[in-house]
Amino acid sequence: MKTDIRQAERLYSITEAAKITGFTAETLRFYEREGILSGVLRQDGRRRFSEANLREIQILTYMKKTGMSLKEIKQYFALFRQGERTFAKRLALLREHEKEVQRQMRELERSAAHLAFKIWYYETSLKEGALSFDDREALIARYCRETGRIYSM
Amino acid sequence: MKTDIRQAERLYSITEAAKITGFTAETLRFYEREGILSGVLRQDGRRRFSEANLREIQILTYMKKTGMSLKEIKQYFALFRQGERTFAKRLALLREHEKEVQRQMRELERSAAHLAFKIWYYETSLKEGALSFDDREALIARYCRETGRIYSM
DNA sequence: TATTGACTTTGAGTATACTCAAAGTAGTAT
DNA sequence: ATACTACTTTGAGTATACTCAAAGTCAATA
Repeated sequence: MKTDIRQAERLYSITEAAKITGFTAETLRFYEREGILSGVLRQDGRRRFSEANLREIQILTYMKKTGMSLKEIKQYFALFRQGERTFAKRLALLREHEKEVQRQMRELERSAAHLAFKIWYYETSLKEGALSFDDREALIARYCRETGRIYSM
Repeated sequence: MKTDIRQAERLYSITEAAKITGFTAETLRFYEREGILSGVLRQDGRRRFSEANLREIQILTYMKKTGMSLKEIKQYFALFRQGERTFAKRLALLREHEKEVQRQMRELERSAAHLAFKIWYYETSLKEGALSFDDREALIARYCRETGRIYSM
């Protein structure tokens, strides 16, 4: 039988956890209150965040960045805590969310293209005097020619 | 002197405008109330949206999609209505926002990569039984090898 | 022992972006 | 004339995600 030689895991105060994760202490308390984070230890009534807690918070930031709501994140974490038997469910949830992220990226690209055209329009107008929008097609054609970009609308 | 042969511009009811723009009538009213949209005509107290109004709303949707707040969009539209002398200001605002969109895209790509790794992890675990996270480096190396993707964390 | 500082809880408040309900009006169709 | 439809306004309500203030607790340092 192997001897358990693991070090006692380092624990972090809420202020430390806040510093590490980039959330405020208030926000971390809020997340715990809402049941999104759970299993945070207490010592003298004070929260002690484990490495595992911090990893969970790290995952939360990734989820958030892709536009996942706290409600969905909470669901995911709940599945996580239910152990291996929820693997398939978690996978389904992630796949669903991946689609959503891809949709977001397409939208963002479309908007960025629109923005780039607008900026070119303003730049060129400042150089040459206001360009007419009367022949929008021609304007777009010129934009594509001059910038080598593809754009249609 | 040229005769003005322009057709009287077609006007649209709020319901039509809603259908065309994809917003609800309530939302369009809200935007007008907030001073984001302005210059909407009235006939018998009813809103009549011009083509120009609809174009403005279209622009609003693009702005929104890139995560611009209604407050910022309102500012941009206000500059717009002040005429050509605000060209430079509008350009500055758009450039600023373009940076923000690029930042968003980088974030989204990072999150998507994270998500893709997670999904691969779950898929592979379902096939082979739970993969250990003990040697995270090796796991990531395997992921990159098998998918041909680049990933680091 | 007293003070300091880092925490705690409870409950309320804020910002953003809508969303809805209720009561009223104006023009059209039967 | 009456009903119907498509609007109108006012004011309140909702969801999300925090954010803050006030009063209290606990352990360590001066």
